[in-house]
Amino acid sequence: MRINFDFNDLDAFLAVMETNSFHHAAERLNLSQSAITRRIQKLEEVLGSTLFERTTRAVKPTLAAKRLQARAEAMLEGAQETTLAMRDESVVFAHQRSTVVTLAMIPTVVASLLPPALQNFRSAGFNARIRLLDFAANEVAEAVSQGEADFGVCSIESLEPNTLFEPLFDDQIVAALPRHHALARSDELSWSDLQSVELILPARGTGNRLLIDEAMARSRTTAHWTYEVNRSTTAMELVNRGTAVALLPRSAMNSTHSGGLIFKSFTNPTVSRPIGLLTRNGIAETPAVKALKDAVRRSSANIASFIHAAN
Amino acid sequence: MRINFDFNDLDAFLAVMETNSFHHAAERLNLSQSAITRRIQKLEEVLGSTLFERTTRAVKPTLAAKRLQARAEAMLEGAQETTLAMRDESVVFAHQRSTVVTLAMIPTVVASLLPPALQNFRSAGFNARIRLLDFAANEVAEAVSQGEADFGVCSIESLEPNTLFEPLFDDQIVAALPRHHALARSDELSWSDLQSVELILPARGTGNRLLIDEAMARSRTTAHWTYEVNRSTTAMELVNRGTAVALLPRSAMNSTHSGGLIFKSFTNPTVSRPIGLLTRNGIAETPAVKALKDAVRRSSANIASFIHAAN
DNA sequence: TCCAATTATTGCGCTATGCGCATTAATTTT
DNA sequence: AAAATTAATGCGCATAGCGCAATAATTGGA
Repeated sequence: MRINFDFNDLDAFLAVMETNSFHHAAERLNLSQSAITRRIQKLEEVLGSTLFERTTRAVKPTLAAKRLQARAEAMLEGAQETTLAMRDESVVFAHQRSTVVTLAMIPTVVASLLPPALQNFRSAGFNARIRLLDFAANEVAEAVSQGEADFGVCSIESLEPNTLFEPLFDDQIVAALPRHHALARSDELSWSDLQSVELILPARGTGNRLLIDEAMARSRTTAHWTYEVNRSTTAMELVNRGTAVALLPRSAMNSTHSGGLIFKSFTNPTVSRPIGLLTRNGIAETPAVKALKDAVRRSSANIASFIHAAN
Repeated sequence: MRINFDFNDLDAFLAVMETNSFHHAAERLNLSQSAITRRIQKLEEVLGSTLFERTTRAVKPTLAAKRLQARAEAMLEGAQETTLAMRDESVVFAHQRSTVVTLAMIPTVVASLLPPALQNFRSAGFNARIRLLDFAANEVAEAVSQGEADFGVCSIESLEPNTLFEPLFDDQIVAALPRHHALARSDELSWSDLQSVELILPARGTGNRLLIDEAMARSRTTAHWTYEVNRSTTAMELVNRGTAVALLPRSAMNSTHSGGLIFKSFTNPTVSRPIGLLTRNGIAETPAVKALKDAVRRSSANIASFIHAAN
């Protein structure tokens, strides 16, 4: 649907509303009166409602005008706020990074990767402060690509042309079950086991969701989700309270959030995604950044072996 | 403030966002490709941000573009809704949400609020599916304001003009300590106790961070943060591993994430923020939305009393 | 009742804006 | 290396929006 009025028209409308005069509105906006007339006429035509009952001597808003007023104000305010917000943010890209390392990381791997990596990092003598951008995978990729983060740990959501992905380990999609759930007794699950189960799925549009939808399509299972959530920690909270069964990456299992949950793998198909280091091409690394990266690599070797042992 | 872009420009922007191609956007809008280029150039100039990094072969949205997207969609939707509403006296913008309720909620209150609320909701006979937008507070506010969520549960990060906040309980900033931490033996903490402690703070720009910075300023304490994180669940993971002391809202205490942590209040000053229901003005509610809101209200009464008991 | 003052509307001509076409330049793909 | 694809730019044309001047309408005051 094409919008045939613009913000200037709304401006004129609100000026007339406030002054009850085309003449005074024109003064206010530094326009001629005839320009005001035309803008109002245009709006009236586009919106299909008379906005002002007017004589040469008096201007009265119609009911339609009164109903439009709040909307017009909201639209103009939205546009102004957008303009200001966009301008502010183009200013904000000045960083001071002398003693801070900014690491973007998907939250499911924080618990297992970060503390040991930090231990490594600190015992190597680095005192840098860590700004941790604990984001969803696509946000991690963005943060790295835009130079907001020094490096990232994530799955490949979208590989930006200026970034480099170094795989560290594979992260499998598993089912998180309440302890006493019927399926908790199975060794492994098939996707069709989920047919009659209340499900908690990752939000649409995420890589994990795509994987799950795909696996279900392949096994001719239809996902009957009852809850969609953005965060796997939220999913685990709901599972912990016995609410439903969640599908999420195994790396979530290493978190203290996962206490009390039972994790089960899937077969036919088993689906997983590589988790790795994401760095930006051509960026000189400070010694602290390099050291933290190395520490994450070493830490992830422990995860990888833990995951393989659990398989 | 004069708005120097119009709805056609936003239209073009969104078409490029969706197609990742000026060429395909042009096809979609029945314009020439050069008209698309010019509209995007105009927007970029007006907003002061590069919206697309582009070569002749590839178009990639910048972070700025991603931030603009929701706003652009909202502005266009607002204009379309206005046009339809003015033309159609029967007004109501038809939300077809009969079987899905979208709830935006800060994650710290998910564990305590949501499962009992869902129990209430289900036992009242509602079978609706729940799309849970477990976002940071400002994102919750945005989701509600933009109509993405039916309602929200959050602190007041920014009160949009079209939203209404109903306080449910106060959420106090507390210290989360590893079990064997020296400060774990104190009954209550003062802010100056943090002077020589490794700190995990919420990210800059969040309401919680502001509260903390303010409290420290008042008590003449300087925050020496070692880690900044976006999510309180991440903070608690780090605390659990003995990494440092985190400052976060008490509502995080009710989560299974908090197992093993010691929570301590602060005096002089005690700082807290109201958590409440956020709804959007003038939106007709489905019975399911209304029921879930009521269920959250009842659930929060339990939180509030639990919190007061813990004081 | 009539006249003067006020103000919305309309016609005209000018300027600004936005467009498509054709071309150029850049970037992939083959 | 050549071909294919696609964003950017120059040019000319059409349309939109404006102010000025004039017209028409409506009050208020005498």
